[in-house]
Amino acid sequence: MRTAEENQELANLLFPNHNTSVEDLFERYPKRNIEKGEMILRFAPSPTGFLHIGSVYTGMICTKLSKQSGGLAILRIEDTDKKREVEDGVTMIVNGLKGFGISFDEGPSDDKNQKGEYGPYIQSQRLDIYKTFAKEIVKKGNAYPCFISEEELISIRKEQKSLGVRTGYYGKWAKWRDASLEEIKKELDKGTPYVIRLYSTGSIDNTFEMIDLIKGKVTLRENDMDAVLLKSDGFPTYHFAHPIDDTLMGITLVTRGDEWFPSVPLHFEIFQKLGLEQIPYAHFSPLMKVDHEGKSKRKLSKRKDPEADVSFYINHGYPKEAVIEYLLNLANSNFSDWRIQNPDKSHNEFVLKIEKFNKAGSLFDIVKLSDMCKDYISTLSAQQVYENCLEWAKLHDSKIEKLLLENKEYCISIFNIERSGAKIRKDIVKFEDCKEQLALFFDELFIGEYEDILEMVSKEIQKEILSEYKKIYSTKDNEVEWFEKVKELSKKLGFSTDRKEYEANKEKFKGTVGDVAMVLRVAITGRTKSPNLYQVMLVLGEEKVMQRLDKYISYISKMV
RNA sequence: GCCGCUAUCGUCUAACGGUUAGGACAUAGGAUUCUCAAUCCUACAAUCGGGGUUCGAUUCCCCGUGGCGGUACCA
Repeated sequence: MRTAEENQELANLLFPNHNTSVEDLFERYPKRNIEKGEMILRFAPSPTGFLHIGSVYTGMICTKLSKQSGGLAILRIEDTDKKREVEDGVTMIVNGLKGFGISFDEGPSDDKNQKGEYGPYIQSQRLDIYKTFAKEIVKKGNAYPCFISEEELISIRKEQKSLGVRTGYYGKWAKWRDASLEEIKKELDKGTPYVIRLYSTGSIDNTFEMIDLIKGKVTLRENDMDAVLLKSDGFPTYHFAHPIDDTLMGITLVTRGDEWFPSVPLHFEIFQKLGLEQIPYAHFSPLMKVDHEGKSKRKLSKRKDPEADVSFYINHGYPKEAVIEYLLNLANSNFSDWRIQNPDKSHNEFVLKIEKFNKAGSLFDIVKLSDMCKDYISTLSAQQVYENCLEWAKLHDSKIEKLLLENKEYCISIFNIERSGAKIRKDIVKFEDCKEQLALFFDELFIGEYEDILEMVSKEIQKEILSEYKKIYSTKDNEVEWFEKVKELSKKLGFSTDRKEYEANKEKFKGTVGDVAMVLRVAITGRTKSPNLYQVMLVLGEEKVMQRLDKYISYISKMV
């Protein structure tokens, strides 16, 4: 056991020439002036060069919750693991989130710039702050240097396993816990690398209660692990940085993933040993997905699932509002009811309730997301579809971009097909899909291959239909008039215009008016599936329609 | 292994201790004066198992089981 004086000496030995005090820090980062109910929340990702959809989820929750309370959202970068560091990681996070409309009041705006009075907001730039607290905690005898090697740690773990006791560095296994000042000095002189560990005084036989805003009241065992606070490179571990940063930044509620929940007892002890006031917690469950191989639930993984990476959504042009709405629905399932009741409001008006979060992990369902995307895009005007599509094409398809820019009005009229009136088309999930639609209308994208319908209508009859149709085709017809003409033509050529009549006497007819329309459709669009044919022709214009009819007639004539 | 959290249709979920356990997505069928999409209708489909407490349990308690997480000088 070291005396108070020895600990004082130890602190000076470990952190010589470090004179900033904890009081200095509190002066530099004064308590924020906030109204009751205002939440100061923080989102704290690591710059791994990969933005997980789960990060968008947590980031969205953090910013939304704080904004609706009138508080602030802070972005903090947790880059204390040098092994995982990636260049431009910060810019990537900021831009990725911005792509979904998520922005912060304080924090880095890219790798170089930051805003806010409580910074720096990048942990690797806060080393001095951690050092101040480390010196203080050593001085108080609540932490100590530990010189144990990796090999020793491994052999301790082995022994613990063979004995059937808990693994870890705690109690009597913590060999440097009560080392004398002399022993410590000896290692220091040798230059042995060391870490600073918590001097835990908890016992797993004792329990305490805490209220998690999502999980409710929970009873936990005290921590008794002498966890690493400062690594041998001087960087803090998450466990040490979290109480310090969140306190100094004036965070009112720590929102974080479920994976941190088992560390709560440790964090409680660190808060206490640091003399800091405990900040409340809200742990929410992670996004999961069904494993393809097994039937088990598992965390959405960045290696196996392309949809885990936000660039998946960006590359395919998923509408960001719909992705946010889907995530919102995962967080608070009453969102969909709200959406039905408030079809015209922005999702920003929806109030997220922390007590409505689900306790268990939910599966990420891309099918449901797609459905929400379709619904969302169906509410946009043709002009808006055009703009979104252009935004997507600018980054991902220069050919389409050029087309859109050079034929703006034409493209808008294409997107306007079946976009008004009672029957609104819902077939676009993501802006990438617009490419498909445009393909029908530009000869340079037109595949020039026709889907085969010979089984439906023979070659000769097709030719007859088309040549007769060319005689009656007029751009002056409205939709009803046009269809009347198609029906007349059908009757004339021996097709039925009444489905029931046809079903009853199939042998009396060559087919139905639907078959006739199908011939026209294939001739004009090349496909058996298309949007409303009348509107397609209207957009295409007389010249192109005639051209395509002729082209198909000659194509089918050449067929053997 | 140990520790913790968790459990309602395939999925996301709703249900003051009293409901024919509701909705949405998906799936299947049907309707719809051109296909596809949409829309409408219908169908299919769930309280993990076992004990308690209670007049009554999806709901509260215990045990088991499954899932998830933690067990790092990663976050």
